Formats: sequence, C-alpha cells, structure tokens
Amino acid sequence: MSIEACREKFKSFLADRSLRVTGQRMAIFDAAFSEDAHNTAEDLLDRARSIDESVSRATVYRTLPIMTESGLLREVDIGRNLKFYVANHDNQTQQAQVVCLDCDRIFEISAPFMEWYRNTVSSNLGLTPVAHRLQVHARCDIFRETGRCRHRN
Amino acid sequence: MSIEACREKFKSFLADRSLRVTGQRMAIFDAAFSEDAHNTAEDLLDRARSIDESVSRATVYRTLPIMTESGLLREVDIGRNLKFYVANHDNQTQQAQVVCLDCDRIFEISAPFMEWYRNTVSSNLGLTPVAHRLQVHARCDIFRETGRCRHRN
DNA sequence: CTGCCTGCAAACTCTTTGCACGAAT
DNA sequence: ATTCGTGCAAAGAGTTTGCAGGCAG
Repeated sequence: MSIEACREKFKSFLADRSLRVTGQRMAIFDAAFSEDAHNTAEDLLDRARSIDESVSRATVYRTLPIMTESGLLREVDIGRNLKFYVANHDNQTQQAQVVCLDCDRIFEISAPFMEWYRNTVSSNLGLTPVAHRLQVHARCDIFRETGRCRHRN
Repeated sequence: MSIEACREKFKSFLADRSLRVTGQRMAIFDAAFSEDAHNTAEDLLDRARSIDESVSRATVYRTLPIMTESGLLREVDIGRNLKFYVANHDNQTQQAQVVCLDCDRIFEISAPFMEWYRNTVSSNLGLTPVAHRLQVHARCDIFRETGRCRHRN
C-alpha cells in the first residue's frame, strides 16, 4: 500500500476513535514511514523532530501504541529491553524475525504457518489468539571470524 | 531429572568453568527449583533469602545468567520488560508459550517443529541458530465476561 | 468553547555496576 | 594467600505519568 494511502488510513483510524489528527501525530507517522527499517522510539523521535521540531519524547511514546493498534506499525521486541517499530504497509501479521547476534541485524521473514499454529494451540486452551511472536536467534560464523559477512560490510 | 541431580549438575557446571560454589548461588538454585512456576528475579530473591538471608539482589541478577547458560534455567521473555525464569529439569529447548492477556497466565507447550524451522530459516541466511522464541498471545473471553475461567479461579 | 493533546521534567521499573570487604579454593 | 564473589547503594536505560497550558473539533 502506498505511503499516501497509509497516511489516509491513519487519519481515518484516528477519526473513527475520536482521536485528534494533530501535527505531532502526523509527524510521527511520517517519520515511521520515511524508512523501511527497524526503528527505536528514539530513532522516530529524532526523525519526527526533523519534520516538526515541537514533537516530544512523551508524545512519541504515547503515539506508538496507537499506530500499533491501527495495524500501520508493527512492534518488534527481540528481548533487549528496547522495542523496534516497522512501518507495516500491507497489514502483515505473519512475520517472523531472524536476529543475528554477531552482525546485529534483524531479518524479517514470512511465516505463514503461524496462522494455523496459533489457532490450533489457542483453541486447545479455549483461548482466542490475538498476536504471536516467532524469532530465531542465530550467529554468523563468517562475521565473527572475518569481521564481515554478506549481511554487514 | 530429579532436583538432586540438577543440583549436582549445577555444581559441576560451576566447577568446569572455575566458578565458585557459594552458599548464595546454591540458595538461588534451590529457590528456582523449589517451585515449577514462572518466577521473576524478585520472586527468586525473596525465596532465596528465605533460605539464606544474606543473598542480595545483585547476586541474583549475576547468578541468573549463569544458570541460564548451564541450561538448568530457562529465561522466558514475553515482552513486558520483565523476565521470567523456569526450572528446566529436562534440558528442554523446544518450548513455546501461550500468554493469556486476560487471566495473565503463561502456558508452556512443546513445539517440536521449531527444531526443523530454525535450522531451515537460518541456513537460508547462512547463519547458525542458537535459540528461538515462539509465543502466542491470546484472550480468554470467558474470563473477561465472568471474571473467572478454567485457568484461573 | 470544551476537552483532548501536548511538552516538560520528574518518577518508575527493572537491571547493571563500582567499590571495598569477605569467603572459596 | 589469592582471587573471585558478594552486598550495598548509586547509576543506568527505556518508558510512563502529573500537571499546566495549547490547539483540534
């Protein structure tokens, strides 16, 4: 989906919930969609400020959950006391991550079987699945030995 | 594996690494194995202190990574800025969690296909898998409506 | 005009760290 | 006797919150 379409979708989402379409919220949206990467809250604060200088850290932290709920942002938590946020152009939910512990990269991969798995597992327990997380943490031997690999430098 | 066997295994692990077998470390071990539950560091501190009053928070935080590396403890991070620790009697690594967002429980389930999955995915990227995480977050409609479900109360 | 939204700074939670003392080998 | 382990308290990182003023609807 185009950024413009996502932008409109975000505005609609806010309107539907009787939330206000403020300059700060749109600056944070633009920051998140200006780069397809794994951004920290701080990354987004910096980038949002370069669009609208008045954006504060508090507003970023207050806005990220809203964008996450709208489905336009995916929250990626790889267990490092630090969350990453990824623009979610196509409302994808069947993603998994491979986290390289050596070159420190996060690779997004699709994991279509999660749809089936989470339904199976949850219904066995009488629960309704709402989200899942699937991650593989790995090492890059080449990077560790040579200081570079095909993923980073 | 029996607690006693695990206890000996922990002592061997420490010895092999030239780490000392201290009263505090063993108290923390005993705290972790005294209850098969998802314990926070604070839970384990309380319990360890009831065994050996001198145990400090710092030592708990310094010991948990050692126990985790030994394979006798599993670290469970469900994305809440708070880690849980589970005694790992049988060196299990193919576990997944179902986290109920309503009754706030964590269910451990086995996910044997992860062995295959993590190998497949990592080798596609030229990486060596070292760990994985698989979680399904779910809601319990019955609990939300009635305040109780078959899992809690 | 009304009440949600905001920036600021302080508070919070969990975890880590520097230091001097104490205990395991 | 050495050296590693420990408790204490302070620092640290990321995130949340109370408040008074500002702006969207």
